[in-house]
Amino acid sequence: MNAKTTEEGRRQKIVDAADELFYARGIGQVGMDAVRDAAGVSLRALYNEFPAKDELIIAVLGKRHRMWTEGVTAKVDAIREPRAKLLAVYDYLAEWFDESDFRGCGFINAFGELGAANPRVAETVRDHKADFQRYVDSLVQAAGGPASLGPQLAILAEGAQTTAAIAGTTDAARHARAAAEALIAAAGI
Amino acid sequence: MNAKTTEEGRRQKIVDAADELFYARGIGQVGMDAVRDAAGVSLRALYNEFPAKDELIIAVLGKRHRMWTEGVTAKVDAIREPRAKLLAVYDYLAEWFDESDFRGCGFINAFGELGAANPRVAETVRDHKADFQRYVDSLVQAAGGPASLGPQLAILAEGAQTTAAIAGTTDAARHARAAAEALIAAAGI
DNA sequence: CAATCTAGAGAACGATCGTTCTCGCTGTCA
DNA sequence: TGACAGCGAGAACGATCGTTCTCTAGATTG
Repeated sequence: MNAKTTEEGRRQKIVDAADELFYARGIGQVGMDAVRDAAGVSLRALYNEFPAKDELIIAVLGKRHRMWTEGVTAKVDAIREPRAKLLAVYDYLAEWFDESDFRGCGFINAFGELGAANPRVAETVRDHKADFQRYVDSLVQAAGGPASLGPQLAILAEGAQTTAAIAGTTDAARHARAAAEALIAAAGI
Repeated sequence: MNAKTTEEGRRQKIVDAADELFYARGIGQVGMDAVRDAAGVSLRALYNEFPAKDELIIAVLGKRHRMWTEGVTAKVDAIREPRAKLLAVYDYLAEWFDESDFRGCGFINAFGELGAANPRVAETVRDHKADFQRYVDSLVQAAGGPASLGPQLAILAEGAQTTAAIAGTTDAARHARAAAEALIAAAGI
């Protein structure tokens, strides 16, 4: 393995460790020392990879965005019928909520904590949510649903995430799915 | 005015100032010095009233809970028809989202920032959301709707709040209201 | 082998912040 | 009047944290 892959591997190890810590404790509660320990690198190497904590935060959100997108699209792509694809989103949520370390949407958490103080975080979160909204809109369109259905389904997904995080139950995905079914049926598709 | 009211007035002045700052910037970004300046009291008086920042945080969340509850119930009570009362919740959200300093649900923000590190905050947020859920459930029951409708309507409200906060638009309340109308109609009430 | 470069370990630095302490003033009561 | 309690202003303290620096040992290269 050459120097390039070593560096790439290290970068990813840092992002993975930071993501786990940020998500579990909140970004402000995690010092760079804790990231260093968890990633098993030196502080020097950490700062070589990410010149400031802000850069690391953005990189972590980027990783979360990719994992979310991959997870949702995989679940949706496994379904054939366009109408049923819409519901697959909530099935993905249900699986996610069931994970023992689930603590809500990392983007919503980051926005609540840093959105007001850190414009880059705010923008990254906005981009992530806008991307998801576009994705849902495209699924609605493919299913022949009205444009008004997209925002409604996305709101259900957002609400399920915060409700599941705070209440600590996995029910929210089931309720959101049932509501989505009703909305889809009401839209006549 | 006697000593009692002076103390009460001061306590409220501190909570009001802290609430505004916490909500606008995030709790961790606001030092006790900033609260002191905004409330116009001495640091000594501040710590006399709240022996630790944690106490102040809980008091601020308590005030937010009361304001939210009063705002929602006022809007709902102004409506006669039980079915329409359910929709009044989203009208309240629409007005709230329109306020220039809207920055999402303070409870969701606090939970994302401190929920993992501060059990009292987590519990207070959970209590607030559970209280709202019970309220919606009671409105659904009064309207003769099925029990399953309550969680769905609450999820729409939660989703509207986070969506409005992050996207920065007031549309979310309208979309949530339209979805609620469809769900209510689908429930046959 | 000698000179040089790199990187790890962690000390150090400077800023911030929660909390407490000191000082001096003001009003009170004997 | 004089002792004293209360309180405001803000300095001070100790901890934390983001970031940088020092020291050292091992690798590299000529």
